[in-house]
Amino acid sequence: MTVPKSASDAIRPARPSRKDIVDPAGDDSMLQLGELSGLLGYSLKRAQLKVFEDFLRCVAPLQLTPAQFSVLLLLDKNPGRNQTEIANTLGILRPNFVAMLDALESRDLCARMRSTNDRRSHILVLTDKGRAVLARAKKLVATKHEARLIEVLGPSNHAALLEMLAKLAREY
Amino acid sequence: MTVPKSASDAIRPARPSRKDIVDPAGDDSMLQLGELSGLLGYSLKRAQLKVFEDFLRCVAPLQLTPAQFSVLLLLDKNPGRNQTEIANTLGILRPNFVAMLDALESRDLCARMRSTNDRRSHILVLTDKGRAVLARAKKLVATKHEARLIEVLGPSNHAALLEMLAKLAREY
DNA sequence: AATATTTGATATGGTTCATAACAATTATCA
DNA sequence: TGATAATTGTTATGAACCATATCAAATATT
Repeated sequence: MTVPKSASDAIRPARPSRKDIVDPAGDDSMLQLGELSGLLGYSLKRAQLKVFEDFLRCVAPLQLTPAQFSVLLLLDKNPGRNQTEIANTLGILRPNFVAMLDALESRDLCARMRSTNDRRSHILVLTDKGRAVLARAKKLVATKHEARLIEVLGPSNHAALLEMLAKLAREY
Repeated sequence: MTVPKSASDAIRPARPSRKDIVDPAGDDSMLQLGELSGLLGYSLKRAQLKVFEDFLRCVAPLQLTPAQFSVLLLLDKNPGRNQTEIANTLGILRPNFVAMLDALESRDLCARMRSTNDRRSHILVLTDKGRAVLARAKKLVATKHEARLIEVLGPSNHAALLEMLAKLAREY
């Protein structure tokens, strides 16, 4: 299940430094994962970290985190909504959403507008700059990030994976 | 870590309060996810949170987090290893692993023993109690947690999902 | 009108994650 | 051999994330 011993071991010049008789990657020294590799939660977490890492790399020129990108996407798709609505659908608690919005607003990517109907709530809107950054981010994500994932998994597997994850997130 | 909402909600009688004409889940008011649902990272994170949530529920009698469970599993499968080795294979930074071990050791689930070869390192061992707790945890995870996942996804899908996640975690 | 609820916000504490630094020990190598 | 470098566990520390209680203003409910 681990990395198969490549044939490069055969040609490797004898340089026994430590106990590195076998050490394929920069990992540690070949521990047995055991039942850990069959634990869905474990694999999910590891995969998620890798995917987020790649996302950050791909979208680094725009300085957007996955969470920020998801906010911009949602604002674009759902105009006229307030903070509570956006935060809720993203699973972000309202108190924690305040600082997130402050950051986006300070970069002039979105703005809070007092609603005329309900003067408690803030209607969230993308600024022109916000729309421009989102467009560029979408392109980066599609061509660099998702493209890579699809290439690694294969298109049909990628779709199946999405379907299963959605089902997991849906049914408890 | 608080008490999860009990299943008493299940018997909740129809109490239409607001504009809940249509609202499948306890969500918000039907926002459009848009391209968000096609973002693998987003779905991964949401699914991972749900799965961990369920793990905590299932193994609650033993008061074990997913991370703690993974440490016990690894200690059982790999005797004679030190802190650095265990931490590395789990992707935990050594400084952060110290407190984790303190917690497990204070509960008498594992112990640090000074190595005779290298008096810097601590050889980690499961205690008898640790082995007993691990055995019970394994049973709970298998019969409650994973069983549920397999039931939701179907056995072959579950296997395919694991395979894809492992591949993702492997190839950058 | 009196009371309750909602909205955005602040304060706060917990948990996770990452980095620098340190003492003790061991490895390297000039 | 002895000087220097590297490793191990540890502490300290700060950033980022997550959760709860509470508040004033505004609105809804009765």
